[in-house]
Amino acid sequence: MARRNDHTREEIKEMAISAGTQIIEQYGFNNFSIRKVAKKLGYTVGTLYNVFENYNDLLFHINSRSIDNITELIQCNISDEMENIEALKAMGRCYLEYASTNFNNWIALVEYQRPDKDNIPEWYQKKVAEVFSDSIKFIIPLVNGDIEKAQNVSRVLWGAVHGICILGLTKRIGKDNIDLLYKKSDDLIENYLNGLLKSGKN
Amino acid sequence: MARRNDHTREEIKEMAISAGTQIIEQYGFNNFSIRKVAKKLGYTVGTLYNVFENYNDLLFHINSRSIDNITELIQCNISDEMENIEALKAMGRCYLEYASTNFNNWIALVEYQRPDKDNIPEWYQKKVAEVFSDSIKFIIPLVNGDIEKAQNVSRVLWGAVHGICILGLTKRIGKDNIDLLYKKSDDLIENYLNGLLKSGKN
DNA sequence: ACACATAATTGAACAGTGTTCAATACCTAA
DNA sequence: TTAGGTATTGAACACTGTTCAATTATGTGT
Repeated sequence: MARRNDHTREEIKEMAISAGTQIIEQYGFNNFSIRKVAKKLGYTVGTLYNVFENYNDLLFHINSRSIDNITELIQCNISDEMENIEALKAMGRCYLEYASTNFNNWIALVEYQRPDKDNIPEWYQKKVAEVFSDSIKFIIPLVNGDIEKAQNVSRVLWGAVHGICILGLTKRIGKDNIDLLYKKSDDLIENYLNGLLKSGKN
Repeated sequence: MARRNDHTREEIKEMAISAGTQIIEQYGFNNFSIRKVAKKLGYTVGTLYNVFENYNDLLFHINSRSIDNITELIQCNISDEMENIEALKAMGRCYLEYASTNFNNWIALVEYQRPDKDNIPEWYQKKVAEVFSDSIKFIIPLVNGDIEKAQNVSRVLWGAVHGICILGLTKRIGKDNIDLLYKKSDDLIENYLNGLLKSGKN
């Protein structure tokens, strides 16, 4: 029996998130279970239920960490000085790069069947929204300062990049290599925004 | 015990696909299981394993039916006489309509964790590819007959529409109503293709 | 130092899952 | 009528998430 003061609640939480992330990374999301996380920690499943609400709660925390990594990757590759469309293209590429090099964790993030009953926690929704809002400042100048339109464009863009990513990586038809993915994403962002710019000038 | 000649292999197959589709539709993909399908048929799980290879095989057949429905919807709403961009927008709307009105079945189609080991059967991949190829004839005229480019554009477009659909319907941030979805999809297709057209003329 | 209360940890239990396979029940052809 | 073959069964297995009484370790008060 692990002793009571070996780890605080917060430490166990941290360890579980980290161990879970590793299990997904190594063995795939299909081979992830809350029991395996417990085993990896040297604790029993009951302890995890003392720290997390349930399976979903644990997974939300793991996925939240993935979002952090994506956000960080974006922040390392974008600066306010960049030209708007170039910045948005770079953001898209960051997402594709994360998905490609962290495939299993990305799968857990995007292809997880949430149970119908319990809703997505607010703190998690907020975190997702932040990824979107980071892109808005580059879009606003392209739509004459119309913030509502910028929000819509932001969601269209992210949806599109995400969709290209899914189609490219989940081998429903055939896997793309990362360079082809970049090309498709760039192509989409560039042409969509150019089309948008020119339509606005009519 | 169901009698041996009550139903042929093919009949059982058909019944299982139909029953499975209904279970998913009614109770959601989370509440779907091969055992429940068997129960609904009045057979035992063993019988289903005599007809289908395994759980995935059954689900591939169910999802294949969903693809058929999408294809049919598209074919009912598109004609060769339509203007290219209008036709592509209409195809996008068909997909969104299917996803919206058959949410649970659409979820089973797109958010299913395939096991890593066994691959997607060829007949299924072919069926997915057909959805894409239907759109290509409307794209070829827009890219000066460049077939390879048309294929890439097709995948970009479908990926983008699919991504917009996911973002709009799976409440990761907040659900869109169907009209807003249509608008986003139209917006994307229209502007992306216009951008593509104009860049080609430079 | 000892007893008590508190809280962390356990592990068995439950209902469910996909999957396998020997045994059984059935149908058909001889 | 009987024998052969096969469709069908249902128990068994190893998992899953989840719950919760029992156990154990701890900090506190005396």
